[in-house]
Amino acid sequence: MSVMTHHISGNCADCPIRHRAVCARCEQDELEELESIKYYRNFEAGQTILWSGDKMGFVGTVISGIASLTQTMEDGRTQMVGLLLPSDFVGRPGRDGSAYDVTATTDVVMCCFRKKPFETLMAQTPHIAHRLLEMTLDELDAAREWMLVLGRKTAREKIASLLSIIARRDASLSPNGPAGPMVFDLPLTREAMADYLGLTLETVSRQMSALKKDGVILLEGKRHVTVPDMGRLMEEAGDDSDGGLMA
Amino acid sequence: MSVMTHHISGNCADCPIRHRAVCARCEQDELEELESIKYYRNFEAGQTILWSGDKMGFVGTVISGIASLTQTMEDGRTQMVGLLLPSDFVGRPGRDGSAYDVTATTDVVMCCFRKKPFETLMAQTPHIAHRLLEMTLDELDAAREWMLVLGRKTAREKIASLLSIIARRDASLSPNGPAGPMVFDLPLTREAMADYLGLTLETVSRQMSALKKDGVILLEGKRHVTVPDMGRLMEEAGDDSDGGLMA
DNA sequence: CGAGCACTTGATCGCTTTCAATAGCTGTGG
DNA sequence: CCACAGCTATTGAAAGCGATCAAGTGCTCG
Repeated sequence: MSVMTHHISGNCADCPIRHRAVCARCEQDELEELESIKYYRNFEAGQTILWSGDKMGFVGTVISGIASLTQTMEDGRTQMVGLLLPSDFVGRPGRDGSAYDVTATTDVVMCCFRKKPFETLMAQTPHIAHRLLEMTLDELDAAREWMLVLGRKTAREKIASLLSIIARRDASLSPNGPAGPMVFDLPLTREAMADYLGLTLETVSRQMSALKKDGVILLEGKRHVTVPDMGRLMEEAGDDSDGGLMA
Repeated sequence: MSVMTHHISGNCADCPIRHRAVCARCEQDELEELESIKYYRNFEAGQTILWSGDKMGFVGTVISGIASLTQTMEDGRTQMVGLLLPSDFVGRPGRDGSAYDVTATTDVVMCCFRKKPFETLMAQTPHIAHRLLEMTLDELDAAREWMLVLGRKTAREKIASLLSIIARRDASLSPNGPAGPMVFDLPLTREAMADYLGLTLETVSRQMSALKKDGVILLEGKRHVTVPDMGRLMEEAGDDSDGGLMA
């Protein structure tokens, strides 16, 4: 039953997320340099990858699975501040410690580099530094979009926003058009959803039920979601898609 | 009454925020290159610097004053997603459009570069690219810290968090120790505070009054704030400072 | 003096939280 | 095979916090 090395070859050329990761822009020789210092690590669902405040010995890329960044207050309130999907980068070159807890939400495989050698390599390799800047800017955009969700949206809109983000991401992996119903499995528990959305798990559950009752989503079991009409979901999210058709 | 060029010389060597800006790491020759393509622009309080979705023709650094990044939903709800202070950078090299409205909260002076030449220069100048990555990582940290504020803090804690951020920033400019009472002027209206905190302006006003009544802050007029005990304010913010003394 | 603006304060409403009970599922052991 | 623990999720009822609606204050500027 143990999760083996997840049949990941050591070969960057075979890497399923190579073109989206921090190494996306690397030339063959740069890739070989990276390859020589990389190693894989597996984390089980629920396991902590990195504690807030710990000094990080490594940086790396999520190959498969989902990890989350969370902040916790002394009294136990927690807020998820990032969702790490395959190809996302973990760690901050130039920083000593992580500012957040990094936790494996599902089983996770990471492609790691010890921090020092990576930093050295990055200093010599503009392709890596440039790609990392690009990815960091994307993360910043995502964080700011999420600030709007947290600060101004209702519980129902928050749930719809989260579902639409997950749906869109799944769509970007399987190259179907956005047309037709979307189907996916929620990678998050109700509690994790609540931590992401700044809600309680009860409110999440209630709003999921409400969206189901109103036909915005179909639920099979607790986790399997079908979205019959993506436009409708985006309306519910307050994003007012619109992006496509004009009367 | 018109705001003149704000007696800013064209000389980078005299620039008050040079060591914190995107050009902080530049050598003399790099600085001269930058100097040859830069120009200053003034914006009046309330003026829009950049509209969301517009293609940006320039990037730049805030020299003086305060600008804000805001997102707006179709029904008018708005959320401030960033506060730009002197030395902060505006614009995303490699991106065509701004994702947010950028507005001058006070009168603002910016040091601008046309986007294309700046991108070219950046590609040749690792010092700039590296510093920009560093600054972007800082912004990402700030955005994520703000997600905790927006998602999990009470109205009172939100106000205290904002005040403590502004107070800390002012402290970092004037090189006093953190000891003793802090005094500063709020650069934001109650409405802007509300937009930042995901509250209504009435709630902001009420909580300001409450903090005043409880002696956490002193108010002189609407904007002039004295914090007699910074530790107390941080407790109110839920940050539980602590960072310094151990029993 | 009155208009306009930023802010304050009061009263009420409603959404989300809180507290609590229940349901469904999975794995374990008698 | 059933009982039960442990976990996730759902649902209900009540409470609380911030939003909304509505005056009213104080200040600046014409």
